[in-house]
Amino acid sequence: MSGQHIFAIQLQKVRAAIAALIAEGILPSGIDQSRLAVEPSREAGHGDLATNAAMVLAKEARSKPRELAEHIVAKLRDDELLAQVAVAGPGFINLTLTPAAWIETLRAVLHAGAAYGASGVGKNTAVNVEYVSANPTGPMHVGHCRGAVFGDALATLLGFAGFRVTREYYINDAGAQIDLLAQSAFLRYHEALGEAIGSIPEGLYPGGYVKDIGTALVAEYGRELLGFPEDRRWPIIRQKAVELMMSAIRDDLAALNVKQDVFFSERSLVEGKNDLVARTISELREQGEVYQGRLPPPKGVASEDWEDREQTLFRSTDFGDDVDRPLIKSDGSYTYFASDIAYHKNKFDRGFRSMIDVWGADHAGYIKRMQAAVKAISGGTAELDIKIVQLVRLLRGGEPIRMSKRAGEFVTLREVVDEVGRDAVRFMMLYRSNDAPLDFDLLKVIEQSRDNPVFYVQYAHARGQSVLRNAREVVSGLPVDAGERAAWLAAAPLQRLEDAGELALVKRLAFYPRLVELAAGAHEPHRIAYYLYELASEFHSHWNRGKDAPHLRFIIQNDPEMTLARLALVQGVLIVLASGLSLLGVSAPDEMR
RNA sequence: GCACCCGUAGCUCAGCUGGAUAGAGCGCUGCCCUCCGAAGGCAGAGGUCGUGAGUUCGAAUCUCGCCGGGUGCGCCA
Repeated sequence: MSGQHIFAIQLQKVRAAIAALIAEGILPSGIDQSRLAVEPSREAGHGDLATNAAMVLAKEARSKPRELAEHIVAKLRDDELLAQVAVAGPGFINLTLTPAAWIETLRAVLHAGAAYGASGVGKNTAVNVEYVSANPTGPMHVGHCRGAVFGDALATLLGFAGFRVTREYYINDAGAQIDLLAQSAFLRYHEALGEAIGSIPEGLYPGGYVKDIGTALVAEYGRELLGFPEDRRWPIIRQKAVELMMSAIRDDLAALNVKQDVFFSERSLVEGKNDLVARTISELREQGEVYQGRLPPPKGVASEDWEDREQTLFRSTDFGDDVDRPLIKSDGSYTYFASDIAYHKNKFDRGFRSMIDVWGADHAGYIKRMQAAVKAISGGTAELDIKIVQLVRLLRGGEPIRMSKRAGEFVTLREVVDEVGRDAVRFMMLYRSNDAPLDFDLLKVIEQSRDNPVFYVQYAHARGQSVLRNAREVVSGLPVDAGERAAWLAAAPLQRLEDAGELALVKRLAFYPRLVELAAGAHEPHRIAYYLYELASEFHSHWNRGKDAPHLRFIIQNDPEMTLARLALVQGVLIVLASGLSLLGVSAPDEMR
């Protein structure tokens, strides 16, 4: 467990110093320490770490920040891991660690191996992450990529940070779109039986993949379905269609290395004796959150078919939404929102108090009502965070790729993965905040150069592995297995690492556990991607210094001890690169071909 | 009309939940291959963080108002 990383250790010392000052009466007891932080210094001249302690506490302590800082510093001075402690600026306390402290950090990285950076902040809290949830009416298209990769990486990240994660997919198998799919499939069933069907009518699904459902139905039922009464025929077709579509979607997800634990059927909410949607609505009605009423027509949109009518509404305005939301359609069936409330109620009943939904940009308008609903069904005890992934613009060599949804011409997820590989897709989808729109250029992401971050980071890993391979000629007994090798190298004379560039790399490795906690806490996996790019950059840079300054190379022919120490550093970098890449679901290659 | 997202270098974007002199890539200028992978590296130029106020020791970051761009707006999913 790694709560014991360098920042946490120093923070504890600062807290201890504050406790001592409270005991001495210099600080009032019960002073608010919630904003206290130990952070890496942003400037090289400001030491390694800095704490804002004096500035945060000064007001309540009624003293000047710099004076208070001196008091704290006095308590920290005799720490053997601290080379220097200084007050600076408006009252920062800058901490400079001894080289020995950093050496120990590297040793800890090597001992921890693949577990380095794993955290317990999640305290094994159950979190439900719902993502993809693409309609089972066709294969996944490129627009689904981003949410899928984002949700998958976020789930992995949360798991690494000590949460108990359930990855979930909500199958929209109950709406009108499934009826349309079934009708489309029935048409193709006729076709598969040899009948001429002409062109596909407007509104039905024209895609060629529907043919497969038709032929599958023929294979299973022959001509039998034609004679079935409708109430028997349609459920069969619907079920078969959803089954085949979901199977295709699972294959697509596998191609992208996206994993899910639970596939939850919308239909299952209302099937059988228990209509969970009805039950949820009546519970909300008992709470006074559901009523019969009228909504004002939306302004600014020309809606000619607006018809004022009384309907069943959820009082989402009680929980911060802009207007109340309908739960039952004019034909008596549930709205999608009603099903969704019941679905989240189901998650709540399964014990989840922390839920994350990953949605596409076009659903942003639904955030407030869904969060309102979760507050209502949980009595305010559950939290729902909704992450919106913005649109991806698909390019080829700078030219936008045109897609027409109406004509059914869309680029499928599979086509993209087949063309550029899953690593490129995954990394690029994560190399951007989810809030920012993204240009994805099919030619650029397979370029082997620095402006392709995927390649750049993977190359750093391959380069490190290459160094270890080459080192076998100088160092005898270097284990091939990564885990064994790390443990073996932990015993190297690490104190030989004295160069500033080497220590800078160690410092960056030391930040990784904290990064994991920050990124997990903020639900922002893209921070991992950026960090990896920076680490790779620093590694490439240091590697290159060995050109002009041969004594800085990792492998020193006549100095096996120095070589060992530096190999340990390379191994540490590799551990973190591989760990970060695995959080993103991207491979860490041993060589690039 | 309302809500949400965005506005940071010429371009594409980071900015570690309020910290010290705002960063990276591309592009531009000039360098570095007898040498662990040049598939790379070094240096330079380039900024009123859209704008105006407010909050405080301190704001790109928080609040409010404007300006500009995007998305959505009863019963579609």
